Amino acid sequence: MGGSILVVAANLRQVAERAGVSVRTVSNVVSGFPQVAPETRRRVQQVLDELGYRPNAAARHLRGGRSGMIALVIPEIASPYFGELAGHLADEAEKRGWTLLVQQTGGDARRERELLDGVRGQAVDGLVMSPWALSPADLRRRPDAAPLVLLGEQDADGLLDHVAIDNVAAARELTRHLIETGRTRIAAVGLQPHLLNGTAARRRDGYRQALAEAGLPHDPALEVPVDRLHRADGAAAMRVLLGAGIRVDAVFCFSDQLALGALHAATGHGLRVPADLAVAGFDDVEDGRYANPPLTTVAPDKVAIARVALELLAGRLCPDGDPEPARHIVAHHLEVRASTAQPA
Amino acid sequence: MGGSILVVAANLRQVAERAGVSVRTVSNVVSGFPQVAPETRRRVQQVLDELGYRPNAAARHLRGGRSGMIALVIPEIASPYFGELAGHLADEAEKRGWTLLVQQTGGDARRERELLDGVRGQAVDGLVMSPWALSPADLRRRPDAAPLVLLGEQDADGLLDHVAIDNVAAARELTRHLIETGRTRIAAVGLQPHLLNGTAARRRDGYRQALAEAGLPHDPALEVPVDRLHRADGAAAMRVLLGAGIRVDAVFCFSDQLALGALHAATGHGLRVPADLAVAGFDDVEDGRYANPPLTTVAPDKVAIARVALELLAGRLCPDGDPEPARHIVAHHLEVRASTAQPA
DNA sequence: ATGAAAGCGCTAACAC
DNA sequence: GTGTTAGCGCTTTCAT
Repeated sequence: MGGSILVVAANLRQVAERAGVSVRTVSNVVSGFPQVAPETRRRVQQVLDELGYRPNAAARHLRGGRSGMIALVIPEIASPYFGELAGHLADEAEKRGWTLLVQQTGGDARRERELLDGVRGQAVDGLVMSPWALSPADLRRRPDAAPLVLLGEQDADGLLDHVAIDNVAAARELTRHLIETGRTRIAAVGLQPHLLNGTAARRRDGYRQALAEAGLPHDPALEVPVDRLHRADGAAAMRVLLGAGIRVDAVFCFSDQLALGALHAATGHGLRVPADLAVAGFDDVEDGRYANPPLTTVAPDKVAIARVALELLAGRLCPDGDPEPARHIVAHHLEVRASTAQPA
Repeated sequence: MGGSILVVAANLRQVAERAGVSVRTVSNVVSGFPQVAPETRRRVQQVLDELGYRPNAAARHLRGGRSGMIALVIPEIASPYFGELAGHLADEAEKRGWTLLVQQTGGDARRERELLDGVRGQAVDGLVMSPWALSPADLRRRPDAAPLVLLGEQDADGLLDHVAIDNVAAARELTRHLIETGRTRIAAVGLQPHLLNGTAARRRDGYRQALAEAGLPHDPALEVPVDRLHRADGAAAMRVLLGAGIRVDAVFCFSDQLALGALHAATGHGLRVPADLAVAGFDDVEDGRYANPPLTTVAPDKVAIARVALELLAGRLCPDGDPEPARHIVAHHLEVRASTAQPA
């Protein structure tokens, strides 16, 4: 025998034997059931402590049908936006006694489908998902019974629970802000034509609306698609604009990551931000606040997104909840920083 | 009745009845057990598909003692370093058919203890943890049997599995690099005297060694403690240095987050980086690569950290594994970028 | 207030 | 190659 002692977790039966009561009574004590004689409770509790009893999660889950776990299904956890959101969701989950499980899809349709259809064999009580590759119609095709809450506006109007900010309005406000600082050649970076989730399209719509309202022409060459939403993609898009010799005095990126990449590329190209070029993002991740110059952005209320998402899930998990799918719009605000300051 | 159809997950018994075989045979087919007649297998598989059978995770867990889940216990998922690491760990976990569960401690001792003692009632097969507030001695006091792998060097030499880079060597290399660019007044930002995990102390040791090797004096005023590791703390530390009128020509921060904050504060104070001040970090997170100027840093091999951590865990989960705790040191390298370029 | 026992869905030991 | 069944640890109904 080595020096290690295998500590086997005690179960209800062992505690019951040692305390001279039945499993039923021990279970009552563990669950805080009130109908237990004080003296019995005391004795049982002592044995519970002695043996370091822990309820077995698997047995509870099998018996009760609840695992106490919810899954967060997102493209990538390493992205600052999803990282911050995951943090808030983990906090909210903890408040409710739930545990958060993280599944990455990489924005891949097959994997999104797979996770949607049944995360680890019904091991989770509910899902919070940010779909990229699946269409609203895809999302509705779901035999699995685990409640689902979507992050981001979805076209499946009213058919699925989701929580989002008003992307059209937010993009319009940001674009209007750029126009108010005197910019007229405003590029929009971040369309993802190969994705079906609709968020980028909504931001584009808000952008176009603001241009139209200001009587500015809409130049398709100023709408630059990207492959992914990393900084590298933002930098690449910026280089495309600069390389093509298109005149630009502002760049509205559909995520802070893209904006930070664009900022990097623009600076590397000798442009001064905001004097020569205004750069704005979306998401208000911490990076943007400390960028050089600090990044103007749309700040969604991430804490509210997390809270509302779990409220919706909780509603679905409680049998007498409202059966109507809920579409929740949470607040956002424009965070104006130096990257879009008015040129002298 | 509303429009929703409650689809109840089929179980082995139901599949067996419908296929006219026993549960045993269905189980064999599901588990890919070879000893099944081809014709039987075909028929069973068809029913399996028809009913959309999914093995019940809770039952498997209860029966087999394995949940297929591992927990990642970290201070905060929103931190870029832990976010990137979590991404790699999730990828590695998926390769092994495991699912990753994320638990945040906020660096709080009570919560670290709580999670260490039993994450969700033995619901996980193993833990990967980055302790902040608990001492090596605390970490050893653990009745729970779930295998534990620590991230970061721990003082508990040889008593616990852990995977880390050589922090002393890395900090020494980085400091030496700063000295080679002609800096002589090098501040070290990131000591956390209230934490017990030892990583910061190791980086300080490497820093001091490099100074000593170069014959530079060690000035305690240049070692600035921080409360947490956020950008705001780096900025605050920078302001302390600048406000105190201490002469400084380089700042070595113990994380990229701190460095980005310091960079921000220095720039805001009118200093040019790297001309007036060199700034370097640690971790090589994506933010640093796109900072303005790009940040010199120590790049740990994060993919290797994730891979090795799960290899260690896998070894513990397989009964005939090596009983000796393993201390794994993974590679790192110095990533020199513009933030520490030699002044003209 | 407490005991006895069924049963959640699965795996595997034991039949044949 | 396949059927039967015990039992993982828990909650809860039924009985006392």
